[in-house]
Amino acid sequence: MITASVENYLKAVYYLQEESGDVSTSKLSELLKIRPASVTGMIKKMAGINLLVYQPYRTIKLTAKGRREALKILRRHRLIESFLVEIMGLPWNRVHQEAEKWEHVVSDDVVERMAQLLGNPKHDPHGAPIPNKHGAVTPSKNISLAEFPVAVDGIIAEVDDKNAELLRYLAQNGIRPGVRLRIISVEAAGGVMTITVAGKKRILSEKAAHKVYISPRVGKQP
Amino acid sequence: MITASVENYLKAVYYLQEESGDVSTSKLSELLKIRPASVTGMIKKMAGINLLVYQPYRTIKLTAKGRREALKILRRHRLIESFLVEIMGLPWNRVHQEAEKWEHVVSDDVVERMAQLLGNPKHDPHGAPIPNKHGAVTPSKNISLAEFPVAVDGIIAEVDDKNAELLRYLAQNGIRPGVRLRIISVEAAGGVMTITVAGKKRILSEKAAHKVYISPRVGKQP
DNA sequence: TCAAATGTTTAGGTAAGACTAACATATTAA
DNA sequence: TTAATATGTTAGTCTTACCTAAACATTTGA
Ligand SMILES: [Mn+2]
Ligand SMILES: [Mn+2]
Ligand SMILES: [Mn+2]
Ligand SMILES: [Mn+2]
Repeated sequence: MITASVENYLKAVYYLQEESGDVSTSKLSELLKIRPASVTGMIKKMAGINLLVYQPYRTIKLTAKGRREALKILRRHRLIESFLVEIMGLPWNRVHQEAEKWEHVVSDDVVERMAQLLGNPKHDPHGAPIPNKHGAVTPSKNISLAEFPVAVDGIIAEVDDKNAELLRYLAQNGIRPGVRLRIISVEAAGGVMTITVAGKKRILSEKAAHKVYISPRVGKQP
Repeated sequence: MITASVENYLKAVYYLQEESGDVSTSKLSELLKIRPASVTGMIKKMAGINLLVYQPYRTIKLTAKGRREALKILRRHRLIESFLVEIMGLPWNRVHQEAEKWEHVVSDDVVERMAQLLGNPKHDPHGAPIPNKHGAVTPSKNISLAEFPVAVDGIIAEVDDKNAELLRYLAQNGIRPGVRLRIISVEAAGGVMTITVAGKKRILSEKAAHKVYISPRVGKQP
């Protein structure tokens, strides 16, 4: 059976697969904060119900079914976040935790009703792409702000949604998807950078910069 | 801890307490479709966390805390149903099952946000009263249509929401809270009654009549 | 080639809740 | 006032769905 726990593993496997290509027990263990031995157990269970293929000591890979299920949950999660922000008016730093719970209980057709009410959005409130009904996504090839060149205009594409505190801070400073941004200077020693966002100067930590992603299309308009 | 299961027991205890005054193991067992021995076990657990008081072989009664929690879940459930109908446009025969799942995961403040969006409704889509934020409810003293006198006008106050099939049927025949109704005749032998709803003649089974409730204020306006 | 890193197996634990069968108490009807 | 019936509890198990530490196995890469 696909329990809430299995759904969370699916999301994690999918995430790592996108991120780095190969998915390992230790990476899953670290991401999910679950001991490697437990991860192996769950992986075997999931292989048993055809969600992934796996050979001991070797790779972990989602099957077609597993990928479909993973994208389904991702779709739910992101649509729910969008719904909570757009329809219910919740702040964007509150919705990730709430969606983390809702995604395991909302019925398929209610999720689709949300999509309809929202006009089938392509991105969630943090800029992450929402897979379509058939499980197709355009994986975002964004560049982390921490790796972005200095003195080049960029458009914020996405921000990490896991840390509510950081999100609150980013919102306060106008750092959100769609906004133009430029790095003025990087003080590597101090671990901070100076940027301009919508014309205003801001200081951002190295750590925060890792959670902000810039669209790959180099925005060179004035 | 108040698990989903405990929440469901709380609702059941509250329901029986309202219904008939005394709550027993066997009644809970029947209502929840759980064996008496299991019910006793859960009751003891719930007594242990102060949700109810209980003496072996004697009565089961909610404590103040238990009543508060029960009303809180009832509020959630009914607000969620209202939300699903009013804001999301789901049919009223679909929302009970969905709310049964949501009620265990939606955060307090998101529920209150729903209430706000709905304008703090007093009744859910099936006519059941919604407890207020502080746990106050006006228990409805409605009369089952099965016990309602013949040839007297009545206003439908509430319909049972558990049976999706029946709800669909009732909706199709215009039988919903707020509508005026009158029993024309009762064919007790056949187990059916003839009624008029919004001017139209309808046949209703005895069984269905038990699930429809009429407002106690005798409506005698033309 | 062999130590370190990584992954798996084994054996066991927990939490939450359900069940049957045997027993205990209460209720009711003689 | 009994005794049969109904109702409720206890004891002992079971299930599901995880998770864990420790010991063992395999891979990897210096
Ligand atoms: Mn999220
Ligand atoms: Mn989740
Ligand atoms: Mn309901
Ligand atoms: Mn429920």
